[in-house]
Order: sequence, then structure tokens, then C-alpha cells
Amino acid sequence: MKSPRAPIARGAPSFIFFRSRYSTDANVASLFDKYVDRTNVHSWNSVIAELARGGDSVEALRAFASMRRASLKPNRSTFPCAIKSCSALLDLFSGKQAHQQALKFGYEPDLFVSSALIDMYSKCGDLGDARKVFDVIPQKNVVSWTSMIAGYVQNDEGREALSLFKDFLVEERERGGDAEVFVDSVAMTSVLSACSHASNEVTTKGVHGFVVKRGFYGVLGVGNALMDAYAKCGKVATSRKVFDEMTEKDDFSWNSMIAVYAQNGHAVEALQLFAQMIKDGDSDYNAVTLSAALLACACSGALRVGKCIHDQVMKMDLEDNVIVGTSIIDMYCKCGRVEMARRAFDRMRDKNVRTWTTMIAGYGMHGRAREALEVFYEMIRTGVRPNYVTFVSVLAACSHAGLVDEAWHWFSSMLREYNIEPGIEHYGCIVDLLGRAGYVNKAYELIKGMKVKPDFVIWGSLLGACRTHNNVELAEISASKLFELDPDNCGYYVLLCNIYADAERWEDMERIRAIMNSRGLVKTPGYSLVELKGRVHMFLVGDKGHPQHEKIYEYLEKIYVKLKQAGYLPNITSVVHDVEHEEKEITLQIHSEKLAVAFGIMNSAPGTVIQVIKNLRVCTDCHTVIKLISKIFNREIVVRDAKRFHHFRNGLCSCGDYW
DNA sequence: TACACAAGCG
Repeated sequence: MKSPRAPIARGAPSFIFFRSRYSTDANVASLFDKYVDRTNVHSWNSVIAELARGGDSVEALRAFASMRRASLKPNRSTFPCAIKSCSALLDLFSGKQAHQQALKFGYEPDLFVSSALIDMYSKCGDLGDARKVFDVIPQKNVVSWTSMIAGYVQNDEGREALSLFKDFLVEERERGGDAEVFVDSVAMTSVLSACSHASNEVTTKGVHGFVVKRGFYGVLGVGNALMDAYAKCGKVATSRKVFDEMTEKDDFSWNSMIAVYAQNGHAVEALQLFAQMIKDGDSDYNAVTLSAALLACACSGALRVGKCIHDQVMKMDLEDNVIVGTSIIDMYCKCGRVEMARRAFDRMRDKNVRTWTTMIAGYGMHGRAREALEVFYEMIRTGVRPNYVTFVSVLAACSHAGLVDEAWHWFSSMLREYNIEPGIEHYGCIVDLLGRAGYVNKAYELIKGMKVKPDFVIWGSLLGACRTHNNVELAEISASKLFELDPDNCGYYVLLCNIYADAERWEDMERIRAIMNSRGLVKTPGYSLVELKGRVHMFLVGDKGHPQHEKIYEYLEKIYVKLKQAGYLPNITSVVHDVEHEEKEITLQIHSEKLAVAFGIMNSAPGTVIQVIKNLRVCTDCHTVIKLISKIFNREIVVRDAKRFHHFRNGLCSCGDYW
């Protein structure tokens, strides 16, 4: 599949300009077989337009340069195509040259030329110049307004875009009856895109109402944009409602809805919809569909489906699409198959910064920091510039493996060598690393010296470290910050209770429990997923909804008998409940990952790897139990928790009990 | 001859 835009990075120095790179016309010559007269402006216009329409922007600009060398005077039809080609190449330098020429020949106020200029400046990230062109248009039309609104949206200025839309409505009213300035469906698509960027439900609903009032609701592009806008403010069900109400469907709509589900954690729905799209057969799936479906597989650990999609990618010859390729690597990493991810990674010809970062993050989440660092060094050697997320991945990899020195090195050199200011996520990794390595006070000092305001992730890491290293004093400081920042999250109250319990400070524990109860805080329900024969099964804590639940509980009982014979003692501090010891033990038994592991062993052949995905972090007791199960049942068990992978084999875990 | 909507990394 052809990349939608030429691979010239935004803001990169312009290396293409008319007089050098665009000045050979050998390839243009063949087109003159069709348009014979080289002295005719219209022939040149046709050539430039045809090349631009065909997506060959470099050739279009070469033709434009040749035309100028032939001393032919461009007319108003020449410029929009030439400027659009600069826009497609994100070539601001050439775009400015084209603008100068348009000025020289007096075409700047032309509506077609000015709209193309606004589009070009916006896409090249130069909003200031786009706005200057917009402001001097004497009689703006709907395209001028839409181009400028779209320009703000493309540059992440959603609020400005919406504000300009209000101005547009004022002008529409003032020039009442002038067909040139009526809001149309394309304008509404841009406005809805602005709503997506602003992620504001009230605004989206307001624009939705406007869309219905003006009769644009049935327009395909408008419906697609509306679905996206609702999804971005978290209204997945409303997004689906819009999808269901659309009478016309196209590939865009299906792809949007599948992506909405996948990006919002509704992996099962995403894969169901993908299956329905194939079954219906009215729309063809493409690279976009497949990468969205791969994301759903990655989130839910659906390895078998992911592999099928990978086969399909190969059949459709889409392996060279960098986004699809990156999605495949991500899917294999998150489904526990880091070696397969590496093979796919090695086969990819075009790798961009996201591809490299995905591989680094993949090794990191499996605790394989050395390999993550090797990939990172290779990336730098290849000349790919690491970005903000790359450093998060590098530091996270060090953090998962406890590599304090390496993490410090990259944390301190990211600004100096790569001009990337450490952000909250980088600090989060370092605090986590220092805290878990036992340097709890050093982590606290780092937090106090942070340029950015510490968030709940930072304080949460410190609180977790305080639990591991029994530091009650710092735990109380961290917890008080967390209760301010994230008052409804019950996890921190539970953690503090556990810390008090470890220190046998029962009265303090009771006090926190009372606060939890008075605020009506409920624990985030834990769930685990396990894929069996291509179907993903979900288990909640103490789940009794699964068709096999009675058999699973019976089997779990048998497992516990064997565990106790092997010397297992439940770690009761993993649960904070005011109940008798025996009851606490029962609560532990029904953690969702235990149900999922039992279900996996029951339903698969001996020797098969069991893989479980959990939404929360695995607790100490489950970690101990699964280690023992891996030994007693001679099974490899892979658990992906909210933070990382654990590979259990022969009674040991790949995390080395460090997580 | 112009303007819009869908995919990947923490």
C-alpha cells in the first residue's frame, strides 16, 4: 500500500527545491506524447495536474520547474496543483517559493490559490502564515473557511478550530443567501474532527445537533467523523449507535468502528466486528482494518487470531506497510511471543521510530532489558532518532530488570544528547526503579526536585516501594498525596492498609478501612483472559458466570491439596478483609488469574504453554502459587499483568520475583 | 483546479 504522504518529516530541512531536485524533465517528457504543445500553458497545466492527481508530487513539481524555465507564464490553474504537491511533500521551502510566484503573478487573492496555500502552510506546520493568507482573502468561501479550520485541527489546535467555526457561522448569517459561504458537509467533517481533538462531549453533542438540523447526518464522511468524535470523549456506545444508524456503509466506517473498540479496550467487540465485516463481505478490509484488529489481539492476548491476521497480511503483501508491520511486532510481544516479534522485526525493510520503540518496549515488558538496550543502540547506529516514548521504553526496560546504572545514564543524557526534556513518565520509571531497588529515600528526594508536578503514577510507585521495603513514614506521605490526586481510586487505600498490616498497626489499618467504607470505594474488579482454540475466555474475581465454573473450582481444590503438600502457605496480607484467617484464604483462591490458570490446565494437552492476560498487577500470593503450579504440573505459564510479563517455568519466574 | 473522516510505540 502506498504511503499517504511522502516520507519527509515535518520540520525537517527542505532538501527539495525547484532549481535542483525538481529540474530534470526526462520523466515528464513521456506525458507530452499526450499533450503535444510544449509552448502551451494549458498543456503544462494538464501535465502538472495529472501528476499531482496520480500522487507523484515530485514529478509534478519538476514539471512546474520546467515550465518556468521555458519562460511560460503560469495562470491561475497552474498554482493550486503545484502548491498541493508541495503540501503533499511537506516541503515548506518549495511551498514558499510557489507562494512568491503566485504573488508575483497576482494570484494570491484567488480562492483556489489561497485555499491551497492555507492547506500547504498548515500541513507544513506553519499556522501563522496560513492564517495570514486566510486573513487577506477579501471574500472567503466555504473552502477558505474549511481549509483554515482543518489547518487548526491538523496542528492540534482543536479549540481554535471550533472558535473559527463560530466566526464562520456569523459570516454565513451576515452574507445570508450567498451560496459561496454555506456550511457544507465537508466543513462539518473538519469541525467534527476538531471535536475529536478537543475530546469534549458537550461540544460534540452540540455539533451533532447542528449536523442533524442541517441535514448532514446521513452523509458518510460526517457519520464517520461523528463516530470518531464520540469515541474520543469515551462514548463508545454512542459511537456504535451512530455506526448502526448509518444507512450507507463503507470501508471507512467499519475501520473506524473496529479501531474505536480496539483503542478503548473493547478488544472482544473489535474482533467480533472484524469477523462480521468479513462475513458480510460488502466492504473490503485493508491495511487499516488489519492493524486495528491486530491492536485488539495485542490487548486481549489473542495470539491465534493474531497469527491468522499475520498470515493474511502476508497474503495481501502488506508486510512492507510500516504501520501494519509495527502492529504485528506489538501483537507478538503482547501475546508473549517476543521471538516471533523479533523475526518479524528483522524482516521489516522500512522501520521508523515507532517500529524500533515497539521492539524495545517488547523486550522490556518481558524483562529482557539487555536485548532492549541492544536494539536501542542499533537504532541509534542506524541513524533513527529516539523520541519521548523511546526513552520511556528504554527506562521502563531498565526498571523491569533493575538496571539502575543504565537507567541513570540514559535519564541524565536524554536532554543533553537528544534535547528531550524528561517528562513525568521518565521520572515515573526512575522513581519506580530506585524505590524497588531499595533506594526509597533517594526516590523521594528525586520527586521533590522534579520540574513537573508529580502525578499519581509517581506517588503510586513510591507507595508500592514503601510496601516492599516497609517504610511506613514515606508511605503515609505518598498516600496523602494520592488521596488528593486520585481520591476515588481504592487501590491506594488497600495498599496503605497492607502496609499498616505488615507493620501490625491494626488501629491505623482500621482507620483507613473506615474511610474507604464511608466513601463507598470499591476495588477495581480484577479479570483475567485466556485464549483457547481461538476463543478468548474471561474470568472475574470469584467468577461463577463461566459455563465450566463448577469444574474449575473443583479442579482448583485439587490443585490446592497438591500445593499444600509441596509446602505452600497462603500469603494472607495480599487481601485486606476483616475476616477469619480461613476465609482470607478462600478469597485468595478465587483471584481471577488462578481461575484462568486452572481452566487453561484443565482444557489443554500436557506440555502446552498456558497464557493469561490480567488487567491488574499480579499479587504476591498468585505469583507464588503459579510458580509452584508450573513445577508441580510441569507447565510453562505466561502471565501478562498490567505492568509486564511473567514467564513461569519449573517453579521460577522470569521476573526473578522483582516486579 | 480547492476543503474532510480510519491503523502502530509508554
